[in-house]
Amino acid sequence: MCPGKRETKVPPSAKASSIVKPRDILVLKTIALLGGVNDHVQLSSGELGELLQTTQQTASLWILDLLDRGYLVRRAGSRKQGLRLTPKAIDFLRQEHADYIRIFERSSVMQLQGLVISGLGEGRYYISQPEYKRQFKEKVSFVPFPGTLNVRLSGGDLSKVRILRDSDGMEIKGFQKDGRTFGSGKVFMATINGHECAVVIPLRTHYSDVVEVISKDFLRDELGVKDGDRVEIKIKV
Amino acid sequence: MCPGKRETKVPPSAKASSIVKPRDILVLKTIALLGGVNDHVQLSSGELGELLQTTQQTASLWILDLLDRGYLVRRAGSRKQGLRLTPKAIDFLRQEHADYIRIFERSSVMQLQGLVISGLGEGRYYISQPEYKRQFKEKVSFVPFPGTLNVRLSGGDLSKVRILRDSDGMEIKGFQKDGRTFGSGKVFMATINGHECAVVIPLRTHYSDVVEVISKDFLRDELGVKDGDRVEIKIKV
DNA sequence: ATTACTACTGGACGAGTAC
DNA sequence: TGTACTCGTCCAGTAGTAA
Repeated sequence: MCPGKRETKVPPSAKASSIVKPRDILVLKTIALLGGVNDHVQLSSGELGELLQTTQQTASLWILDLLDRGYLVRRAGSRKQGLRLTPKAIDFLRQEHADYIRIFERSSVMQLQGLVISGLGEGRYYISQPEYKRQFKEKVSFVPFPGTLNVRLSGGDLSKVRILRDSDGMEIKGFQKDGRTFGSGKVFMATINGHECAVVIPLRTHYSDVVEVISKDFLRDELGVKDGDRVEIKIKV
Repeated sequence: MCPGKRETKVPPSAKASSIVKPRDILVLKTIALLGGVNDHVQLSSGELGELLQTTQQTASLWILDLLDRGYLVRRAGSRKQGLRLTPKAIDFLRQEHADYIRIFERSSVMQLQGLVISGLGEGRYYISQPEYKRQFKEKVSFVPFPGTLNVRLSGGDLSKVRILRDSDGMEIKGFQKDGRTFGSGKVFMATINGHECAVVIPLRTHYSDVVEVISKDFLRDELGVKDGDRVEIKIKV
């Protein structure tokens, strides 16, 4: 009844809507390289077409398609449109990045660098839960100190965390308590500045640039680190 | 006269043959993730089709296309074919990897790690050429010691070298002498294990996993390193 | 079991053009 | 300038099937 209208073109399944087309990689990566991760980039459909070896019309269609599917947001400009990647698109590109790390940086030791930051005391709260405590004792070779060290990872290393999510680390099962959900995660034995520790990667929550490090000791004292200090984490994968 | 024959479908221009199709990225990356970089992987067209959400027939066509264009080599198996990426394909994937490093690891300091190896005395020979010597003196802030330290980069850092090739470093122009060609390159001021140095990236030759480091001192003595030792290079980009 | 040919077709792309 | 619509073409992908 409405031939050609975009709204009527319902994706046949939920899965289909999440499917990325081969050309999506090209388009999103191009915009990312122009700075579309952190900011709007002024990019006309004609310019994009030239960059991707296609016509202005086709590039325009691609942009519309990506806008529809929530990979791009647009800010109308008087002359050129401003394009910016959504978190969904950045997420997708990070997954790609992780794939290339897997291909070219395959190694038995994953090295992460980051800065010590103050948490909100949540780590202490979580690790004090008897259910988590029990599982940690079972999986790691030490009794965890009741508190975690929060480390904010630098941009590139963030993609490596995705690899950990897919690696076979020790699983910490989630549970329910007092109507609250405690999510599941994976734990990896590691060292932080040479000191034995374990790194916790939450599985349920969305990606964050912070990992939580547990140890038998109070790491801030043991390592002599304070907020803003750089630490190096080595994980045996 | 030979309709439908692959051989008759001549690419209209040399440039066209080097063009990669969007789907190429998916196919090559999938094979790379299965280990096709270092070895043949047993992968039927049906399996590849499943991985890429398409039919066996289409996957078969894609493979034939990539074989034709020199991105894949095949080893016939009794049951399944063995597929392996060619250097051309690995090269292409490294370029992709470099793009993602550019997107997510943008930083003013590029950090490289590698192992000290013995060169063939070529570094000494090259750096002794008066023409190179003159240019080095002009570009870098020290008089180079007549010899280079060869550093073999680890897998992942290799992709970073591509970024340097495209960065605006100081250019060393190539020249001809005694009928021999001395290629051009780019020089970047850097530090190696904290010691001031310059890193030379050749432009003409094919990618190699070795970079040459020059300094005013004899670096092996100055840094106290020998073959096989790990060194850290920091380049201000 | 594989791979890969042939014929067919639907959707993607380009040209023209309106805004 | 820009963006994005309609329409016509054609090629990439599918099904069927041979080897």
